[in-house]
Amino acid sequence: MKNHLEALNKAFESRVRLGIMSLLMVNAAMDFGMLKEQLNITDGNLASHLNALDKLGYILITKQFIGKKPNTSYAATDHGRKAFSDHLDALERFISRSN
Amino acid sequence: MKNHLEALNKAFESRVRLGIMSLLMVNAAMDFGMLKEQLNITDGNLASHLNALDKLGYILITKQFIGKKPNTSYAATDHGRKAFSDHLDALERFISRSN
DNA sequence: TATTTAACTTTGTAATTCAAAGTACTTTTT
DNA sequence: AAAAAGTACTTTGAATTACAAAGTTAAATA
Repeated sequence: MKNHLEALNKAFESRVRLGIMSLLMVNAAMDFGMLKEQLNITDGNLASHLNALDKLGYILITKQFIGKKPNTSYAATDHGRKAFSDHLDALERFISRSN
Repeated sequence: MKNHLEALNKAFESRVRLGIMSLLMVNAAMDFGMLKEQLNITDGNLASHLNALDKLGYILITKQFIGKKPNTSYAATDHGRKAFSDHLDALERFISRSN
């Protein structure tokens, strides 16, 4: 495919992963429950998208206990921030050529 | 899913359909061969994406003969232009909140 | 002891994407 | 006239992706 369309990152073609990453760009960290609430998807679905981002090295997963409750929190890695920001740049370039 | 992420059009989550529509926004019409060359995909694949866009009423298909050769050309409908432009607007809004 | 909560994992299904092969119709070449 | 080639598909089949629902684990609470 010609154009600058190739610069788009396949990982962010999914609405859910786009949503997760944009939340993690703005918030230093978010836990499973917060993400689930914001994205309004099932926990299994959320877990699998988080797993996909983790495999790409885009997020860092931290498991801990807060008080007596288990808590897993997610943060964007530098690598993930770079990838996401590159993707947004590619989208911007794409948009500006398209109108 | 919260945010303005819902405003993204599912039809344009595919790189190929994004490419087709952006070509048809810029060029009043393109034929099968031109699209195939620009997008660099197999003809079956192209045909099926064109079919998807047609089913949504986003493109207009015109079959004719040019000289002795069959020629099918594709153009964006008003409805398609609106949908695509709305999608780009949603992307722009999304981007501006994300950095 | 039974139930609840958090965060998964597993299972199974449906949808999506794609390449490759096949088809229909016509034209060009042999 | 028969064979080959070109255009634009359609069909087939395989691989990938996405998702919901149910099951799992471990600790906490009733």
